[in-house]
Amino acid sequence: MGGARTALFNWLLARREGGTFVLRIEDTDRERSSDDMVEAILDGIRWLGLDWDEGPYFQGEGAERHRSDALRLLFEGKAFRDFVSADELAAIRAEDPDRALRYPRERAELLGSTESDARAANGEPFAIRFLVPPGETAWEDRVYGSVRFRNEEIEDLVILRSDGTPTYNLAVVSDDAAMQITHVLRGEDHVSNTPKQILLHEALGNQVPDFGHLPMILGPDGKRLSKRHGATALGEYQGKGILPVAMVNFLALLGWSPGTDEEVLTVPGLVERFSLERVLRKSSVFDSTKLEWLNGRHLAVMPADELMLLVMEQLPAELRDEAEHRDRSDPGWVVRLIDLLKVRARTVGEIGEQATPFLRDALSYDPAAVAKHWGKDPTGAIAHLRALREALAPTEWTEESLETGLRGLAESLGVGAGKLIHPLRVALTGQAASPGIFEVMVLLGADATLSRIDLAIQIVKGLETNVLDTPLQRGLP
RNA sequence: GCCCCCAUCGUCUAGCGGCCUAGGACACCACCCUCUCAAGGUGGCGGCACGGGUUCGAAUCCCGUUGGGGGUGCCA
Repeated sequence: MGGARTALFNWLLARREGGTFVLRIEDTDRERSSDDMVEAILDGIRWLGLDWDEGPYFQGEGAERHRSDALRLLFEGKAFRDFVSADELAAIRAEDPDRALRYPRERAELLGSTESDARAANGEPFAIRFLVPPGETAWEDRVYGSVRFRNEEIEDLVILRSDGTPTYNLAVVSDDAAMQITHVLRGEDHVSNTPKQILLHEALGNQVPDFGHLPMILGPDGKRLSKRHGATALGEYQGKGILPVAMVNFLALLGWSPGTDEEVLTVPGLVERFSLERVLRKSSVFDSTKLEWLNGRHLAVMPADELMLLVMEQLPAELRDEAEHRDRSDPGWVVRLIDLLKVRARTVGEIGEQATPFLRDALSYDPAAVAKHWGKDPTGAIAHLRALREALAPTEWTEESLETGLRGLAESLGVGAGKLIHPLRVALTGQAASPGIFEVMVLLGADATLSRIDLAIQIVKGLETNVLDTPLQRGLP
């Protein structure tokens, strides 16, 4: 999620300022990156709609260039060979962190260049460390403002491992120069890498890019967002039916705000308003409830036909077939269904769930709804359902005339319309809540409506004879 | 341990010395609308971490305390 936010801000900056968004996969760590992980990253970025102008480049492919940069620094005396084993240094570090900081350098100085050359020629393994110069390293961070580090606090970082592979900090510097990167926007966890990279750029004679650091995203417990917090990867939200535009909108609002009360923003709206100056330095908590609310807002304004494919994806195969079938015989039917449901759903997944009663004749009746609207007065419910069936059967099947018919019936029976509507809703959807009852009837059509009422009458009869016996237990649909 | 950063309602945030008896949004509660559920409308609950300064005047500036985060790798 943090990576997605970083990608988004980079993209927003590039689009806002007419820049070039370059995608580079930093896979310098041999063991810890796989094709699957790369695909997941690419999929996520694509899903969000963050189109890149260059790349994807893979850092691993530049290893030769990285290596020659490291060697150059070594020959120029800006780096040195380190024959100290990683284990030995680690032991010192555990005991005395201050001593460990300059230990490799001191050992190298003690060794002397002649001896160092000899041991290297002898095939002894060594790492190459950058010789951090004295002084101070400062930069004007695009988010943090002016930042400075005393070089004496920066260790002589390894730039080439003893196995000859480059490390991240060297690779980044080498690549940024090679790709003419002008702006580096990344997580706050990289601030302490920045002086190292600036120093390397200067040693290599590169133009130093602008840096900006983004605050972290935390879980609800205030700890860094991780797997423990449930859904933390984009794919999981995609699966639930969160819209990319909602995710982008939400992520943009984490650590940034337009400075106005506007919250529901489109992607072009975000591009138009985005600026680094308004990025906060404070980490923020990922609140998935607000994400879902935002998604609901975007859902509500999205045309139903654009939602159709997404809803279809959320449906089980059987229901999807049914939906396709209905739509073929009655073009636009699915769009009308989605139009009815989208305003009461927060995710596309919820639309799918709510669509079920419309796509499957075998309803599953919600026990609470049955108890409330049928069970309390089975005899009355039967009478009402029968009356409704008779009154509605000959009616012209439009919302208007169905409403006239039903309200007329209620009046002639001397009951409130709700007395008819509630049992009817259970009969038609199995639920206590649904879209407007007349819209439901029109969408279902006369045949399905009437047969569902018939079936309901049979079920309620069962309730009448034995109120303790639920229809589900008796094997009724 | 050492270095760096941060600190406004539970959460996301507006605020950049007087416009603030601190504004908006999510969540929560109530009411309205209403055939239910949503949506929408109205209202409510709720916050400047603490202590010192500076100033005629501090949420806003300075210092300290506390709390949180990041870094401290032959990880990225």
